[in-house]
Amino acid sequence: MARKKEYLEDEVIEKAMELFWRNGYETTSVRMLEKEMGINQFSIYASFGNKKGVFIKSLACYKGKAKLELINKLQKSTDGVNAIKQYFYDFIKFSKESSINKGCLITNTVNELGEKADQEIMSEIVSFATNVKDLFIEKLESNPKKTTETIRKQANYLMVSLQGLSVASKMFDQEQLDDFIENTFKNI
Amino acid sequence: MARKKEYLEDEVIEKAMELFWRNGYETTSVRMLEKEMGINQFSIYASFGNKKGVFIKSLACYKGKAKLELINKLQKSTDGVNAIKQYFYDFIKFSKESSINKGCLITNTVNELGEKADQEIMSEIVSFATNVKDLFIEKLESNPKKTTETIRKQANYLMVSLQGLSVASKMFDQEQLDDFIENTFKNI
DNA sequence: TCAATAACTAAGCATGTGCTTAGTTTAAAT
DNA sequence: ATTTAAACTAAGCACATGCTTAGTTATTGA
Repeated sequence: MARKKEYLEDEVIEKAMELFWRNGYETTSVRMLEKEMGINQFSIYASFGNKKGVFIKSLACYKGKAKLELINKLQKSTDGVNAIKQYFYDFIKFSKESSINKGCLITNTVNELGEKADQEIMSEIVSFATNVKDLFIEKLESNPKKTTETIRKQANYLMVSLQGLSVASKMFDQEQLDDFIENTFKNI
Repeated sequence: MARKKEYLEDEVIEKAMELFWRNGYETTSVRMLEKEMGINQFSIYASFGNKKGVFIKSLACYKGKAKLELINKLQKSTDGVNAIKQYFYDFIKFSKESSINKGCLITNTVNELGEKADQEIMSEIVSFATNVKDLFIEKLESNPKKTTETIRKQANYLMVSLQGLSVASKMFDQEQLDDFIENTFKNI
């Protein structure tokens, strides 16, 4: 016995996510969200509670998009370590939007909020990072010669490398990024 | 025939720099700068023009501090590639402030402002990065077996790795960072 | 001694921030 | 057709933002 929403929450959150991805959390204002999402502030607060609520949903949306366009491919691959290397190259394409590189939303968020990030945001971040790392471990395990200890260390190494790629992609050119990726996988 | 300033610009800029380092550019307000620098807004604007002016001077101050506490040691060292590895470890200590890791101010800035960073800020950043990279090249050249091409690629690799370390130090523990550094220098 | 000049204080400006609320419109249940 | 409840509009709240300015204080050369 009531009116219907004139928007789909999933659709407007995707637009919010793109905005946060381009601008970061603090620099994205609710007025900007209003315009980008195409709905009034009232509707934003009715659907998502507050700005942080929009951001949390945006992180979930990012995870979904990354899974679809990036992570599923890694998961399916049977190419061992080469699959991870391909993931690095795919990530650069994934984070690029018409010549400008937005980096990884998760990495951007850690870098921006650091210790100040609240619990909800932090747990979204940690769960995402854990998923990726577990996949890296799975692919590394395809080489039976590697010990568990070696795999653990190499997975840590690759996770930090991936963060480096995210930041570096914002300021370095493709050649430098290629040099990085190639060298990264030289002794893995 | 006029009054003297009651503060030294270099001293108050160091405090501003610490604040920007901890909080980032956008999140640091002029009111916060006022308190931290211990001078009135009028004095801030009289000495540095605007908020961006304070930030530019802060970047220069950061470069000075990094040179003194970090880069000079690398420059002096005759230990070849090991000197660079030591630099990585030294950087973590340098960027740590009582258990929280602030990362590298330069990297933080690139990550926060990205393409939006204006010309003055960007040129400070590029000049800093170029200095460090040139030093890496110099140390890599101490091994006469390496070709110019190899050195170029390895320098690119190390620069991106260093950025990764900066971001990763904010969320990963010391063990993961150690794994990263050790693996990074395994194939150099 | 005193006029000149720069450094200070603190109040204030316009605009932006996250969020709320009074009032209206819409659609379904009766 | 009428009631009811949710979704909408748009105005507005209190406070934060970067920056300015009117008015005061201190230091200096004449």
